Amino acid sequence: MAAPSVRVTVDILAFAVHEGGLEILLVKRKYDPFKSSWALPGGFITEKDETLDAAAQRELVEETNVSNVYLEQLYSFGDKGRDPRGRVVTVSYLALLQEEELEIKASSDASGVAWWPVKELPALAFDHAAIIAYGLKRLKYKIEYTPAAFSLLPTKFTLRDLQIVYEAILGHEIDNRNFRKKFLGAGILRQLDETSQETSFRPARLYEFSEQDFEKLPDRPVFIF
Amino acid sequence: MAAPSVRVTVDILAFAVHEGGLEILLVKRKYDPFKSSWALPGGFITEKDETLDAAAQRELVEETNVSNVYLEQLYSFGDKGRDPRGRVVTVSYLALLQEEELEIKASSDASGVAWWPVKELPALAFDHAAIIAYGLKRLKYKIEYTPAAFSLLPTKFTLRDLQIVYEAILGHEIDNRNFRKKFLGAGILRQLDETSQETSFRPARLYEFSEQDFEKLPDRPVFIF
DNA sequence: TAGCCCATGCTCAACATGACGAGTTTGGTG
DNA sequence: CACCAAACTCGTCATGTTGAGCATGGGCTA
Repeated sequence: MAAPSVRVTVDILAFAVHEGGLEILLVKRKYDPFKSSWALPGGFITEKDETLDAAAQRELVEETNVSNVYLEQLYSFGDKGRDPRGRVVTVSYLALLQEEELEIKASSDASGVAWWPVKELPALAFDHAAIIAYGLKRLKYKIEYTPAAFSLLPTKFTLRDLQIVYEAILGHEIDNRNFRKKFLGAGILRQLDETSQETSFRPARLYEFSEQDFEKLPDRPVFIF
Repeated sequence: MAAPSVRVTVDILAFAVHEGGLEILLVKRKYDPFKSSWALPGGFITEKDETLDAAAQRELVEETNVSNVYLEQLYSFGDKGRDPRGRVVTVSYLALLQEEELEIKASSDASGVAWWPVKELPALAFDHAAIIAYGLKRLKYKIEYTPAAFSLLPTKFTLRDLQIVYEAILGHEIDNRNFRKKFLGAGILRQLDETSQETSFRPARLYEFSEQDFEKLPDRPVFIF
C-alpha cells in the first residue's frame, strides 16, 4: 500500500479589529523558503500534538502568548506545488483575538511579527494569500450566523463597539437603530450598570455577551445587516 | 526544523437518496487494520494527485466509476490515536450522487461496497462514525442554504422528488403547498413540457434546475422548511 | 447656553413565513 | 363510469422581520 511521505502543517488566521479596521497577524520568515517574506503563523505538527486543534493552539501561543481563544478549523490546502520543499498539506485555522489584550512576539523561526490591515497586505509566502481570502469569506459568514463577533471584543463592550466589528468585517455601514434593535431583541446581551469611558459625547452603556442565553434560544438568530 | 512523518488520506462521504431515505456508500475493508469492518471509501494521497480534490476524485472513481459529480472538502481529522498505524490525517470530502445512475464496484483493497441507510449504519472502522455524523450536519445545512439538493437528483425531476430529498435529509415532513410555493417562487426551476412516468394517479410535471438563473439572483434564497 | 454628536427609544408600512382549508385536475383502476 | 390518489391551484390569516422616519436623552465643548 503506497503511503507517500507528506508533511502536515497548521496555519493560523488570527484576526482582530483595530481602530475600525480588520487586521490579521503575520510573521516575517527567518529561513528559506520565502525567507524575509511575510506569512501566516504556523508550523509542522509534532509528535506531541494530540490533535490538529492542539497543534494550532500551540502555534498560536508561540506568537501571541494567549490561550483560551476562539479557534476553529477552516480548510485544508494541499496542492502539489504550494511548498517548494515537497508535498506539504496545511490545515488552516481561524482565530479571533482582541489586539489590545495581548502582546505579540516573534517565535524562534520568525524575524518579526505584526498586525496587518487586511486591506493592505504585503506580498505573502506560499499560497497564503489564497488562504487568507478564503478565511475572510468564512469570517463574514461566521459573524452573520454565529456569535463569533464577541470573540473579537473584550468582555464588556458597547453596542457601538459591536457594530464597528460588524462594519469592519462586512465592509459596509449599518443602520445604527436597526443594529441595536436586532441585538437587543436577540436576548443574548446582558446590560450592565456601567458606561464606557468619558468621550466628548454621551457615554454608551456596556453589555456582556451571555453564552448561556444564546444556547437556550430555540432557534439560532441571524445577524445579517 | 522538526517535520515528523505523517500520512494523509482522503475519505469520501458519498450520499444518495434512495426510496425516501438517505444512504451513504461504505466499503468493507479487505486488510488490517479493521479488516472486515465497514469504512468510508478513501485512501492515501499519492504522488500523482495534483491536489487534495484530485485525490478525492480519484478515490471516488475507484468505487463508483463516476466523475463530474458534486464533491466538496468538508473537514480534516487528525487525532493522534485515530489510526493504529501511526499518525494519519484524513481530509474528508462530501459527494452527492444519484444511486440509480451508477454502478458501484469494490476497489482492489476492499472486499465489498454497498449503500447503507444512514439510520442503520454498521459498526465502522477508525473514527468514521464521527466523520459521518459531522458530514450529516453539514449536509443538512448545505441543502438549506445552497442548491446542493439538485446534485442528488437526475437532470429532470418532479417537485415531489425534490421534496423527498429534503425530507430524507432533514428528517421531517414538509408541507407540500409551502414547499412548492417556495421553490416555484425562487425562480431557479425551469418547467418542462414533460411529465413523469405513468403512475396510478396523475403524472407530475418535470422540472430542471437552472444554474444560470440561480447565479443571477440578487440574494441567495434559503430553503428552510 | 447653544450646538454638536452620538445613544437610545418608538413607530409604522411593506414584506416574508408558516400553518392550514378548500377545491380542481388528471391519470389509472375496479 | 364512479372512485381513488396524488398533482396542482388558490387563498386566508396570524406572526414576525425589515428598513426607515421621527423624537428625545445625555454628555461634552465653545
